[in-house]
Amino acid sequence: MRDVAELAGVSSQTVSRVINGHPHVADDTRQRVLAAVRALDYQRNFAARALVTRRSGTLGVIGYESPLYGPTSMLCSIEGAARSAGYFVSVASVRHLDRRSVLDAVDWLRRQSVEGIVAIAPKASMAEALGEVSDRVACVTVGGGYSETVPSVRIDNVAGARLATRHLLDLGHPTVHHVSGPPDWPEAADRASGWRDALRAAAAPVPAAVPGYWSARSGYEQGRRLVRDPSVTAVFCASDQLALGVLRALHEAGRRIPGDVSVVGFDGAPDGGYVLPPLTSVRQDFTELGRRSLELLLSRVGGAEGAPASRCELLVPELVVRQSTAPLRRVSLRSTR
Amino acid sequence: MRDVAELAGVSSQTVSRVINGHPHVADDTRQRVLAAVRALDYQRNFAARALVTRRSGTLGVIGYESPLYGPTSMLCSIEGAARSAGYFVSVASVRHLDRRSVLDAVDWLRRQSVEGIVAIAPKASMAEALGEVSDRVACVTVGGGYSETVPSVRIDNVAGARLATRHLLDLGHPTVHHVSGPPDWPEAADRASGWRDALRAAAAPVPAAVPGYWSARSGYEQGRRLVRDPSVTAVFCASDQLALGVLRALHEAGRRIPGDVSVVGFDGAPDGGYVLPPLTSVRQDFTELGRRSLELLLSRVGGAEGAPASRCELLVPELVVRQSTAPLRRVSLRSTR
DNA sequence: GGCATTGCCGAAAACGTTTTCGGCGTTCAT
DNA sequence: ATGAACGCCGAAAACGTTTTCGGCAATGCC
Repeated sequence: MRDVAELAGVSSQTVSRVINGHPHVADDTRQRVLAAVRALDYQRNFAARALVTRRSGTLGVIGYESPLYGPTSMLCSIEGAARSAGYFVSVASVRHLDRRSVLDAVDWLRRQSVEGIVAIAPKASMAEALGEVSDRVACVTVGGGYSETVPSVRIDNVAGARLATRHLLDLGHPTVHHVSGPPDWPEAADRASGWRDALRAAAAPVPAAVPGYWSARSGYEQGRRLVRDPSVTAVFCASDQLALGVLRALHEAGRRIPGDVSVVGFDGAPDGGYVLPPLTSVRQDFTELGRRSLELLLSRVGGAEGAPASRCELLVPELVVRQSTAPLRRVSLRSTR
Repeated sequence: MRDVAELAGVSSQTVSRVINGHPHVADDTRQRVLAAVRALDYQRNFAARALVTRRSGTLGVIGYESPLYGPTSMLCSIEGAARSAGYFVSVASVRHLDRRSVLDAVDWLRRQSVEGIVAIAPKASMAEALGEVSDRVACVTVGGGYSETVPSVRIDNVAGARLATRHLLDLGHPTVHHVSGPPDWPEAADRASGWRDALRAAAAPVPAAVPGYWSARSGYEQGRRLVRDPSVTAVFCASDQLALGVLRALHEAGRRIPGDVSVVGFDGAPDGGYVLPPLTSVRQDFTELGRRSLELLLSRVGGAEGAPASRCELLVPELVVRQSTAPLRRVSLRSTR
């Protein structure tokens, strides 16, 4: 900076002023400084600036090590939103989804003096861990676990599950089976309860939910249990991946989709449109989720202390109907086969 | 830090010494300092440290906005490796895959004074852009585009494509068709040339490659063109996604897989095992790629100036055979249907 | 017992910005 | 003509570390 000042024939504070766009600097000196900056390819020192302004201009994102569609999309949109707000983003991914890992990640990010953290933290225990440190650093969670103590933005999973279940009931299915996600994931629990709600509201029988993990493999395993019951004609899966596995199990058992049984997934990943058959699914707008979470975080870190202690945003998901669901074939037809 | 020093009854430089694990500090004073640190929840100031050491301890990674399996896995493993080497990682994702965007991202990261950059930069133009700035900041590219001027680590796409093609030829198929990726992606070009090589080596006819983009949608479109030709019995797709689309097109045209036509993909995403039918694919170890790229970057930023100006690591991919490929059915059999 | 060596620690000078303060000229109202 | 107000700019003090230097005791060696 001193070099720039020297070259432009001004003092270093004047350079600082033009860099930061302060007013009260004559136009020709500004031009001279700018020219010198370009000539020397000057970049202001990040550390020195952070030191004196006491702001790092950096936000942290906690993700987890699994190349899933949702988290990844959110990470990207968070980063995009952060950059256009002038913030850097630093990531810390956790390998295990537990309290300890979250605390470690928070600690790691704090060492870098991030000004706030958005956590893609799917399990309840993770959100709670975040609550423990939320007095030391601003946090929000996005698209997964949530707790009273930390603001979150996510989709309305209950509503989404209702949408899916209602869709199947409307197609004439007497009831809907559910391959759920792991129960300690709030998303999974909410989806299961939305499904249950919808069945009860329609006075349909409520079969036991088949507990799965999220993966296609697990869907396949649970699907093989489902096919033993010839009465199932409609299955709502807690994720697209699960649905993929279920689809395969059904197929191997000779069930036609959607002829014999209808399947709907959850997430609305774009590839869902190209599996066989294209999957009806509840789509969540991950990009919007990311954007919103960053907005929420900034509103808290922005110094607006008057902001409410804890806020929570719910986005409504949308059902995209594709070929994996169809009206129930009449029983008489099926038995003539 | 002064508070800690005061509480422990020592000077601040002694605190600095124990924090940084320097020798020559008495054991009981070390304990006192450590206790004080804990009592005050002291965290050393990142900016001040960076300022004086002239090292940010931060690495940048350039990714792109697409929730693909490969890039995401690499990002995770890069972060993990960086963290265990004591580096923070800051991300900048580019929306468009061109020179300009890369330069912008580099500039953005440089503003944060990253010590090095690993770029997940699939197109050739991006790698070249990186070459332009590689005198100002250490760069490596990983898993995609590459250029002479910047070190890279990637899999041997040519070998992978040969593997896939050979596999199909060995199954008795007279030739193998290819749905390629976009030609300005070096990965796609390499896979196409590996495929061509293998065909020539086997003296098999070389059909025209069908140019696609990477997506399932594009695979579907190209698949619909392929099905017009009844003579195709084996298709090598440049990605799993493409294969998904091709699978669907074949299925809709009434072709049985692998009975009538065998299909192999590229990438080896875990879900490939659960589509219908489970996809034979060339698997690349993205985790290893990420790890290696970070290692390479560190060897260059580590100050070992004696390191060669440009290095390039090639990992060998591996074929995982699943149910989407089978020996060619004899023509006589097929015509009796 | 003197002298060099070594272990432990504190004083002070960086590191490269931003910010506060004040000085100098010019303009404007009185 | 005079004082206030204002626009422009430089001097200097932070910001919180690390690092270099040096001081003081204790120890080892002759």
